[in-house]
Amino acid sequence: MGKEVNESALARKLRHFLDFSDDDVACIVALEEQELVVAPRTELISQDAEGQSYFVLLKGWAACSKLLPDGRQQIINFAVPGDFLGLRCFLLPKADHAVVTITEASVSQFPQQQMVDLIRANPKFGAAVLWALSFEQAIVVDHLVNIGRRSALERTAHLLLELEARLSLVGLSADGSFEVPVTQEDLGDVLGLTTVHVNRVLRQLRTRDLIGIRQRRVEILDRDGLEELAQFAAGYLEGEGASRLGQ
Amino acid sequence: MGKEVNESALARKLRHFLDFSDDDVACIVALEEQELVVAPRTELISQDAEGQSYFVLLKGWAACSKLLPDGRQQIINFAVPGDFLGLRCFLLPKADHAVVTITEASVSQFPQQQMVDLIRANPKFGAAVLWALSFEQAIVVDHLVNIGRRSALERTAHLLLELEARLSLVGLSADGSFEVPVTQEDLGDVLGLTTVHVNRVLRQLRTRDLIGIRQRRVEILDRDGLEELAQFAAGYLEGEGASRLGQ
DNA sequence: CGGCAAGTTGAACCGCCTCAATGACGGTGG
DNA sequence: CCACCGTCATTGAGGCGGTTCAACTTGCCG
Repeated sequence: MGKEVNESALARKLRHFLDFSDDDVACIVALEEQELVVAPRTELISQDAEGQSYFVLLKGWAACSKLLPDGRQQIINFAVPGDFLGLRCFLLPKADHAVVTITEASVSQFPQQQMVDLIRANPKFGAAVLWALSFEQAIVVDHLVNIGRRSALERTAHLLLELEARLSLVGLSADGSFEVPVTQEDLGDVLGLTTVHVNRVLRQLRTRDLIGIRQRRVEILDRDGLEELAQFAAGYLEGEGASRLGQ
Repeated sequence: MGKEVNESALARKLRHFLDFSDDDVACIVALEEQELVVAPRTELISQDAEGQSYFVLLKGWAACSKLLPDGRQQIINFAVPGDFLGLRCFLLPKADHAVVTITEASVSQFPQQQMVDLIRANPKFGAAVLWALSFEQAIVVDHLVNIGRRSALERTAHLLLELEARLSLVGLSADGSFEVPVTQEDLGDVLGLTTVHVNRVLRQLRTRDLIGIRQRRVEILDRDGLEELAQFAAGYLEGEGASRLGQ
């Protein structure tokens, strides 16, 4: 195949879990045709919006978040290259969350109908979309456990390991070193912590020589130590799930 | 139609959101054929199990939970009559969470293939399944926001309102009065709180005359007050989402 | 060099947890 | 019928993790 180098992040991710032919990859290429560069902090999908858009995130990071009436906000999940945006609300009458870019980002917008058509034409692509949905949901559930039952330190360690794993899938992490281009406030919003406390927790992880941070690049120095601290066990990373669906 | 009285909870729920013919309902009846009564605290689906089962919950309550290696546990979601069990892991290689009955319960088990066949034969039923999946996910996301950004009091109020809304859909709540057959420990596990604190919070809600509790029956006394406290806004309850899928 | 966003640090406070004891209830066996 | 459990609910006292408020520093960009 020999196009791994410049292959889209989404295709790269799916290949880890599904047996994908060139035909199947063509579906993805079709979705990614409309490349569009957007500024940081651009709202791609608005909470409570009715006619929604769908995107593939090609470059940069975004946040799926929910805003409370009084201004508090919880980030549900960071989106990284290769993730769909808005797909979670495919069937809901309106988006239950917002999607905002964090960095400058490159996205491809596509109409709902296009995805429906592609799925109809190629069932294996349908399975891939369903798989992506399940994968994302598994991550959200992990966040729920994280916030509900782990201390700030464990929680933060867990998030870093999760991000490293996800970025690895799309070739954005090498040797445990990867960019995390978000502010500490963003980290607080995803971890259910204050900015101030995120700062202290990160320092503690550094002091323990578990990670290194320089300019928003994180380096995992002691993976075993970190995984033990976080009780990290991401079952969703194990492969070949959707192949069961057949045809 | 005239069979509303004894109609299955699942069919009843779906009718709120989708236009359902008798043919469509037949799919549901087919899934619910194998009624089976199980004792309280029966593990229906085990965490990390590979060959999973799928169920419809007909009567009683269950909990979807994730256990950490050190014994801490987080309940992702309560399942009530009309909910699918195990569907979330349809495409994952193994279940990422366990499902355990809370009360004595009546369930119907069905093989994965049966659902695949039904979806193939009746696309509208497929849309219904997808909708149910999205609905459940919206609830999980709500829990995430709840635990991440709301105080114990707000969180508990929010959960009670959510449960009332869900039970209403299947006719298990009348005038804001409904059974919540779970222990305070269960409530703690879903809310990310200790049993002790759940107790104090419930007492406070009672003291404020927002709710009444007698023998695991909850009564909403001041819905406006409760909704304001919880900043309750459940967009997923608004209807007619999946009809968009067409055919 | 000036200005703003983000990171860092300290001190005081409070929400929730921990530990521990007691009370209420239903079931069971003598 | 009552003594004896086990489970769940309730309450108190004390401690800790994370918040809050407020300053100060660092880095970046014009």
